Amino acid sequence: MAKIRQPIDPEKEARIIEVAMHEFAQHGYRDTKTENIATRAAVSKGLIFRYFKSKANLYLTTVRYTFAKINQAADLSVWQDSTDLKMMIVRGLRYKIQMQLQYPDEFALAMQAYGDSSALPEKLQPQVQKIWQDVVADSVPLLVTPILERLPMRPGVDPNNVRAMILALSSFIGEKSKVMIQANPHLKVADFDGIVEQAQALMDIVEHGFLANETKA
Amino acid sequence: MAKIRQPIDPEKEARIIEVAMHEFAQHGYRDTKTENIATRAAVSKGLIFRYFKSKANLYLTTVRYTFAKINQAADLSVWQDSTDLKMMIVRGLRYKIQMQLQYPDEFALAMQAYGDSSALPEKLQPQVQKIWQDVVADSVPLLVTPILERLPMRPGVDPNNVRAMILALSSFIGEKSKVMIQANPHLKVADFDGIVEQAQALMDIVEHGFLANETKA
Amino acid sequence: MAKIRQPIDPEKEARIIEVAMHEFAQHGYRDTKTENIATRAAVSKGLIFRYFKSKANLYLTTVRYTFAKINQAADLSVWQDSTDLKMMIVRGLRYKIQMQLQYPDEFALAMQAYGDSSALPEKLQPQVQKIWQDVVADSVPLLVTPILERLPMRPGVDPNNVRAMILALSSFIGEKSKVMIQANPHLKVADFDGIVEQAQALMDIVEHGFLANETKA
Amino acid sequence: MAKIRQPIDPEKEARIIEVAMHEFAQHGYRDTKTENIATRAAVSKGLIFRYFKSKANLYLTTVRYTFAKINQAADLSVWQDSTDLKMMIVRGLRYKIQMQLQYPDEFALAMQAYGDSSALPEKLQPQVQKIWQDVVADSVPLLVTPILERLPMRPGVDPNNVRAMILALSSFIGEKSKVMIQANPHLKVADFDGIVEQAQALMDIVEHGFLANETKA
DNA sequence: AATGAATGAGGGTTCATTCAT
DNA sequence: CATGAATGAACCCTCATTCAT
Repeated sequence: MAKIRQPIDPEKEARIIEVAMHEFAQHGYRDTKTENIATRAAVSKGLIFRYFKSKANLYLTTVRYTFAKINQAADLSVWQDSTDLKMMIVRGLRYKIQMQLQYPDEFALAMQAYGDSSALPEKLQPQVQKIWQDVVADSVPLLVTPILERLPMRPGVDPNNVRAMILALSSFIGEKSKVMIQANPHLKVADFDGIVEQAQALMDIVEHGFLANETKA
Repeated sequence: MAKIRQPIDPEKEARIIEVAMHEFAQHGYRDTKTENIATRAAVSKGLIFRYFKSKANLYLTTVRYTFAKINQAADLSVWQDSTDLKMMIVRGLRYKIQMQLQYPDEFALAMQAYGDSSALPEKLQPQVQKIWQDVVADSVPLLVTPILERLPMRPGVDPNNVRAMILALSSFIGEKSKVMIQANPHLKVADFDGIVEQAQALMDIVEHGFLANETKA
Repeated sequence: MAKIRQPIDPEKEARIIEVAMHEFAQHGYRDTKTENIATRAAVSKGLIFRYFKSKANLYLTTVRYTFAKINQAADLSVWQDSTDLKMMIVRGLRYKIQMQLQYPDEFALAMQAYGDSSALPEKLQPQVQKIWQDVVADSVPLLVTPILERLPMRPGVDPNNVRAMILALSSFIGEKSKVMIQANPHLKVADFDGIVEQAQALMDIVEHGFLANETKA
Repeated sequence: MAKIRQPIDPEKEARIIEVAMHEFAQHGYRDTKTENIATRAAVSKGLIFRYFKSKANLYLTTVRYTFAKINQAADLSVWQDSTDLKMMIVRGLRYKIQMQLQYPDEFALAMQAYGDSSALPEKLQPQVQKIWQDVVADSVPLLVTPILERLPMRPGVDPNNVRAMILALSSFIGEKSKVMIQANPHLKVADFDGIVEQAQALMDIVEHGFLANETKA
């Protein structure tokens, strides 16, 4: 009847990570104090170090958790079955914005970890980079490719470049909405309609170009 | 011809700022120690405070200086007189990459100050934002517009969206090269030829679209 | 019988305050180093700031504590039940001297806080003043009045002035003994007999005047 | 035709001391910055150290100078020729108050140097004490004695104690007026009439006692 | 296992004093 | 001789980490 070893209370661990995510996202690594995390997670400071060994390691764990959470929460089917690119972009964008609104801290932390983040102590940077590479990889291409394959491609156009173009456009729009959310966290999805429309217009350009008088061979 | 009173030694001031730029760019605000700056600038710690009043203020000054330096070093004529967009993009990009290689710290600090910078103490953030707004403004649009006006625009295309497209593409490429430089600071401009070519291909898409079978007009 | 939560260890707190009192009394505010207090109180520097937030606040707390300690230690009954003024003065004085010998640091700090104390940083002065007003108030008058009321007063003499006279005399003697104690901290009460006698003689003058040939109406 | 060595410019020296007196009086030793003294004395910081060797020494010199200035300014004849004690006290007090108003900094510094002055760095204290002893000595007794000798003394009264009594009274009143001046530096001599009157009443008590029913033999 | 009081290295800042010009 | 820029020791305070209970 040996008592099962339970070195870690999963609920407390979860609380700590959730709080850490929030704190790191709001204040950055250096200005987040373990004391605060402990208090808000209703846990002792000592426990954080027992569970996570160090602040740096807590950060790493939190970032990993955050990426996982975003990935898991993302319901790719929402836009995966779009019939054309514009529809997909619109759906995907709207969905992403919705998620940014729903998980502002998660997104903020993810972006912070991605950004060159001289915000982080020297030692953490390479490790954070690694997480990115492992997790983010190439999710966008995977989603876009099936649709792209159904579309007739103008001769001489490399599909990879189309994907790159869409990626560029996507992060451009993402940046725009992030700024809006930072300025006013209480916006609704509808408030981003203008941005979505712009994205649509940009996609139109990507599809048909902006030049007139084209004589396509 | 009385000697002008210099409340501070310009050479030392310059040295401090240069070193500060490097340190801030490499380690971020919090992990940069005034002591280090002083040592590397061959100056006493006290002098930094005499000149700049506080670390925060040194940072602000350094960021301002960095923006000014970049702006001043930038020779816009290099690409301003391009006859078509693709040429302009290629020239502009190549030039930008060249500058990133030549001024890696300057660019790194500029990006850091621009990025959401939870790296910075709460209080500094709004001030840094202000510098951005004052300085960066809208340099790209200004350069692109004259060329765009010479090009025939497909009906229904908003020129603003074309500019946005170019901007998105530009920052996408910029990000890519930044990552390369961080990975290996000793690259030459030629090493980025692949990137430039890609940019060219992307511009081609923006100009003519990627879809085949277009029946324009 | 749950153990009461002590946010701080009372023993350490007491040790810190005791040491602080000594150090502040000996060296003044500015020349007292938190490091020293910590060492002598067998406590870490950090703990002082955890308990008292800042050096200034430690000073304020220490001064308050010191006043409280003196007040509490003072056994007013010793002289309160004197039958005549001279006896009261003698007893009171002797008692005060005894206390000065017993609590030299306490008295030194109290006087220092009372004195114009340009010794203190600008900001502390009003706060220290406030402590004085709250605590010291008018203890002497309260004690003297009952006795004075039992004594026949020469016509034309304002009892307030008699009290003032006694106060003046009292601080005069107090000053004298303070100087003696500073010069030699190891004196005994008996060593102050001369002073007490003088006080008695002075009181005699206050009672009967020093002029001869009086023709009192 | 050797040029006379003039190691010290007396005007600058005087300016420094005057300013130092003001600054030390206002802010105390530790909170007075040599930089400020230099600026206000329109002199370079280096000069202060050339002339006075160190801040501590400047303080000492300033205190000495201040005592000398007060002594010199004091016109003792004003009250020396009084015919009775009360008149002398009134005149002397009024004169002292007048001087306090005229030389507030001088008096403030003198009191500060006299007060226990844990305000001063360890090393300075004995030296300041010495200055006091040398200078202040026993000015009051010297002035009072001639008058006292003309007055009939009640048998059993020690003239020294009368002098002590007057001294006590004098410093009591002095303290009172110092507080008033600190509270409002712009008072006129007339504003102290109440105090002077009280002093007179107190002297009356010292002369005739406050007890009624005296049967002086 | 959990707590949170205690630690102390480390960093920003001040300011008396020095010294090259 | 005079200047004031430069120095750097010293000090207050923070906070990640440890450890006795």
